[in-house]
Amino acid sequence: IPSRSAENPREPPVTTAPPTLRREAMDKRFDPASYEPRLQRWWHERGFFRADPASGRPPFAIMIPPPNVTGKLHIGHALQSTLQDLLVRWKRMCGFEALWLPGTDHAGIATQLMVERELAKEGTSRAEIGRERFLERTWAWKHEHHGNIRRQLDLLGASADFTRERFTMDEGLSRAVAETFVRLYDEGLITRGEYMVNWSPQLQTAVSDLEVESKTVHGHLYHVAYQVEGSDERIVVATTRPETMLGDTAIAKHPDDERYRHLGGGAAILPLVGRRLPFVDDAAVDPEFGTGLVKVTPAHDPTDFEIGRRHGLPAIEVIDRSGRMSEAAGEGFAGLDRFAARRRVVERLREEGRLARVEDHVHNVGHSQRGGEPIEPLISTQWFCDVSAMARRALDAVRDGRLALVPETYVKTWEHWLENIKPWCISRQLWWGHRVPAWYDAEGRVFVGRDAGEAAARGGVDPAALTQDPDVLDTWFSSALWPFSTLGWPEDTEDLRTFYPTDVLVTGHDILFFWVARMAMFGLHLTGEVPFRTVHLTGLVRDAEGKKMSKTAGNVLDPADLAAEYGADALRFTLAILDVPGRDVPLDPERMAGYRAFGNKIWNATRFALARVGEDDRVQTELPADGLAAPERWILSRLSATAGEVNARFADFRFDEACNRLYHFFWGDLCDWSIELAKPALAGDAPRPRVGDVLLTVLDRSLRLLHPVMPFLTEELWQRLPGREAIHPETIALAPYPTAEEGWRDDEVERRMAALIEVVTRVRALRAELEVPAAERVGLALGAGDAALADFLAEHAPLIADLCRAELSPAGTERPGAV
RNA sequence: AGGCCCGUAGCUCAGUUGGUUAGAGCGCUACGUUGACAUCGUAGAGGUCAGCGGUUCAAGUCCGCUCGGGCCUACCA
Repeated sequence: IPSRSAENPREPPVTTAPPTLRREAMDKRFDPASYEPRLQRWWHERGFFRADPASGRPPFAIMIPPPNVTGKLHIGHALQSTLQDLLVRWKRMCGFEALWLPGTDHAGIATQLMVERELAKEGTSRAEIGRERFLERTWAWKHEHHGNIRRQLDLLGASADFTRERFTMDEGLSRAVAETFVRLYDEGLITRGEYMVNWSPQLQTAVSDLEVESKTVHGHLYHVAYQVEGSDERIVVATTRPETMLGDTAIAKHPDDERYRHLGGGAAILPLVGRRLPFVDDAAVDPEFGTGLVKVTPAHDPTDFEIGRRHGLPAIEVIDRSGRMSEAAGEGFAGLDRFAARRRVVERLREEGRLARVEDHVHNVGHSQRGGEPIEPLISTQWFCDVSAMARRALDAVRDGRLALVPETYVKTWEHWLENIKPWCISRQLWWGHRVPAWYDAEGRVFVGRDAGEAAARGGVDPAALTQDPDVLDTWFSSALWPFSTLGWPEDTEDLRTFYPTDVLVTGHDILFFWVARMAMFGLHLTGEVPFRTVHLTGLVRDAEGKKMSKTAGNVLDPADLAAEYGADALRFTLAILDVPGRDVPLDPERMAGYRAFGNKIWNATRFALARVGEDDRVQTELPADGLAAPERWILSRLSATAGEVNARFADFRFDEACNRLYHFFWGDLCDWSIELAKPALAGDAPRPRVGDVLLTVLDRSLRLLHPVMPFLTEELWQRLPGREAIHPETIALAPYPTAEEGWRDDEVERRMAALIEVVTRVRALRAELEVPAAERVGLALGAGDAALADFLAEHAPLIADLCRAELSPAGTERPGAV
């Protein structure tokens, strides 16, 4: 290394030995892109994140909420992945055998729609190419996109065990699905039956209640006059869906409604059709609404379906699976779209003088979450899962504390939903997914089994004579098994024994019912244990103004772009510090720029330390505070307190508070004060014992404390610390996580140093107030009412003077209590 | 209709069991290139804690009501 003075004679001569080449090699520029990909590759090549069930260390497991295999990670995934990785890295450093299991979901409807869109571009369709070729196309699509999720997790620095990566439709998980279906069928919890379901005419499939979104619609309330049979009396019935009247089979009233008591036993005549509609009494009718009389369409309304069942009414299907009027709707209506039919019916009613009046009416209408169109309630034969008993177990698990929801405000929501749960429609008229493991013979008899052979054997029939159910299972059916199917269930594997039940689930509150509740129910039922002990529910990531991100609003932030611009660590830090329980996350790139600056600060502080510490200074595994000067004892005390606080906050899932604490410790305590206080000592102007060792030791522990949040930067810097091999020979990722050190805690030093800091701050404020030029040295006399404190300040007077650009007044001029 | 959450500095938000002078980041103002960092440093301005009432020695914090905003659940035709 050429000496600076030789190169440039005007530079002051180098007085200390030159730093090692490794220290000198540190680039002045802080550039995350220069090391992030290299470290991620190295970590995984070295297998640091491969979990070993035989290690003997206590296990800690997190299962990733599997993203859509053909999708890409959005900012919400980045938030959840950051928190999961943070927890897993923290626990790993705390000595746990930490497993973060990654994987992807086949996402039935979503993926099928994507492939159908592709086909449409090519001018063909699912129906045209047939089931077999369609599935080939979808698998090809899956393989094409399969690496995307892994690549994006890599960008974030995910310390997931990719040797255990799973896919919901891979062989093992598919076996788990069949196993579950057969078990629940044998227990009578899965049944096939004809019920009213939510039908999506656009997707041509049944969907579950959760896949129906209720939207406010400005519609009309049509009042239709009916003729009472054998009388001159006209009664008026109100409806929002006049087209369904073509399938009416009764008129219902409340049993106690005195106004209509005389109608009991009689009937009305259905306009346009002429059908005889008996009057029925049913408590489901609200006498207060409309006229207190309800037209009953058992085939196209859930309430009417129930009324129909109670009174043995026929169900006439007037709307078909594509949302058009069927033959049963009659001449002039058959073949019309359901909304066109509505207009036609209203027209005809008006012509016939049957339309008493029309009011504007605002009401909620169920829409298909995926298709977007209004749901058509239809009677259909589907597979249902009775989850009522499982729901009670899931309720108990939360009530008795085996399963904790964080934040706990979700407990009420959880209870409300589970207490009112209804059978889950699990079959879907789709092709992409786990095919229902049920087979039928020529007579339509059902045989259920793990495969065709077993189904046939169980029924004692010839497998060749059986046809498999064409439907697939709801995507969430396989997702519900995720925490244990990924570990090998139903096999009794070492992974399952070691890592199940898992510890934490981190996911968005939007899939509390879709996924979390179902995992809890299936997990408890099938394994007898909660699938995870704690659920940390995150909010929705919004833009800087708190608005929802959407493609149409153009405010979508892509985590890959953000990682490229600010570095993955800054992205992670921002997401973690903004994760306040129970609140949405307003993500402001300006703020991320601030945390990139924090990375820069850490980079430069380390660069400074490496350049200034003595050649023999080293990171210490143990460093007794005895014999150290106050500034050194102070920073060690602050470090110890920070370590204690950060561990406690991580344990409480208060990532925001932990990050805040780390930020202020590093920037405030360490950089603004400790390093500034160390400068004269490091320069040799006023030597203090072990200043370099302390600085390196504090940096080591600070980097370790920060590692779960900022893994890349901390690894890159930690590798350069002299003596860090004593902490861990290879990587900071496996180095122990620092905890509070009782021996470093020193309240007295903290109190005195707080006074010293206040003195400096006040002098600086005074200078600013009196507009003393920055370069001008002011006179300073120090003193304090407290004799011990006065001694302390006197002892550190040169340091204080240095920090306020002051010159000490001649000795003997101090006045107690004055500065 | 029921449930949940929110309303604190210009903006986005912290504020644990009620307890000195209510904090952070960004933004703003003034000064500054002092031996790592201008992705920086020093100092500073800025708040009737939505409103009203109550409990208390003490309320941003607990209770009630009002206003405003958001979310979830729900078969009112």
